[in-house]
Amino acid sequence: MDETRRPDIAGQLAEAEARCAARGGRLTRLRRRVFEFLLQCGNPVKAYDLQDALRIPGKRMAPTTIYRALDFLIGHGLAHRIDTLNAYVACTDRHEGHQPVLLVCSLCEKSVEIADADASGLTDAALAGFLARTDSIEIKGACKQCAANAQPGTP
Amino acid sequence: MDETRRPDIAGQLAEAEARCAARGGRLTRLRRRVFEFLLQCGNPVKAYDLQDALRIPGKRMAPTTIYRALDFLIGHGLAHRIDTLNAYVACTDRHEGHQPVLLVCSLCEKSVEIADADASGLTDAALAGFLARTDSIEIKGACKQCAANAQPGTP
DNA sequence: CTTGAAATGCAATAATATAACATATCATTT
DNA sequence: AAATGATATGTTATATTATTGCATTTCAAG
Repeated sequence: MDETRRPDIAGQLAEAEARCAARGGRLTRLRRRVFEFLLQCGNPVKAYDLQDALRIPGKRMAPTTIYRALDFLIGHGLAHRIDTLNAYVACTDRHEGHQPVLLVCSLCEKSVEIADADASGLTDAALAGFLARTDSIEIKGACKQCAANAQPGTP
Repeated sequence: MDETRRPDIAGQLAEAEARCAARGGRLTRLRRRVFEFLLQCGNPVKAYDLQDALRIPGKRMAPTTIYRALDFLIGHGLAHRIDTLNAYVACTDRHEGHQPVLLVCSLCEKSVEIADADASGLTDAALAGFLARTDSIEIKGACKQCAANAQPGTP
């Protein structure tokens, strides 16, 4: 897989910090930990997996806690909820004025975010009167690898 | 709202019957009742609402029953699952070779299916190597009415 | 009419998410 | 530094959505 992508977690964190400050939001310790985990993971993560991962070993952590942190991150454009997977992923783009588009592989349950430039045309045509603005568009399918693996003759 | 659309439930049922027969599937009484309800309703319906609606008053009906019927309908191209809403809707198109596209209003929780012609271009660009084939694409947003109602000056 | 496959009934439970209320944290003003 | 008020978090309970496993029924084919 592609560890070459997402090279700069520290940078992303700093940018997030700045972004929150600018918008009057507080990137608290918990929220920061959730965001950092999503960044490190790179792939969509389930809420209850986040809970397991971030809980201090002995203590319990209520689902609410995680969901609230996720709501904050999503609200500030730092993460997406992927309805197709009931999962959450760090946002890798600042979608200035465009609706985010996610390619979601139903086989390996990974996702890729399309850059704005590539997605133009997607939100324009066919939408007559429908205001596609908030949230993301999810395109379900099979990613390159999974499509290849599923093919009869391709290793 | 638009009662003018979806005029021919009997016709759709007959077509579904034929379609299932041709594919070696059995459109049983239960499945037919579920499909018919989805058709009559026209809008996305929750699984547990289907359960309530289709249950014989005194008796109980297990969720499994509904989910299995829905799986069948989806498998035979007669319905879609809308991940955004955790809901199910009758399919109004026969997507010959194209991936269905649904506009989902997050405000009123209704959906509209885009005809294939209108959706072309949607699945082509930007997908390099990603095989968008099964399932539907969901574009979340606000429908005309809701967008208008949300606007300050528009009644 | 038997038989085997498919469908349904039924009970339990898993996975995902929210509500309501108490407590803690933190920036700001005194 | 203490008081205050807003924001965030903890805690408990519960709602919503979905699946699993096994028993029974239905139904078309032989």
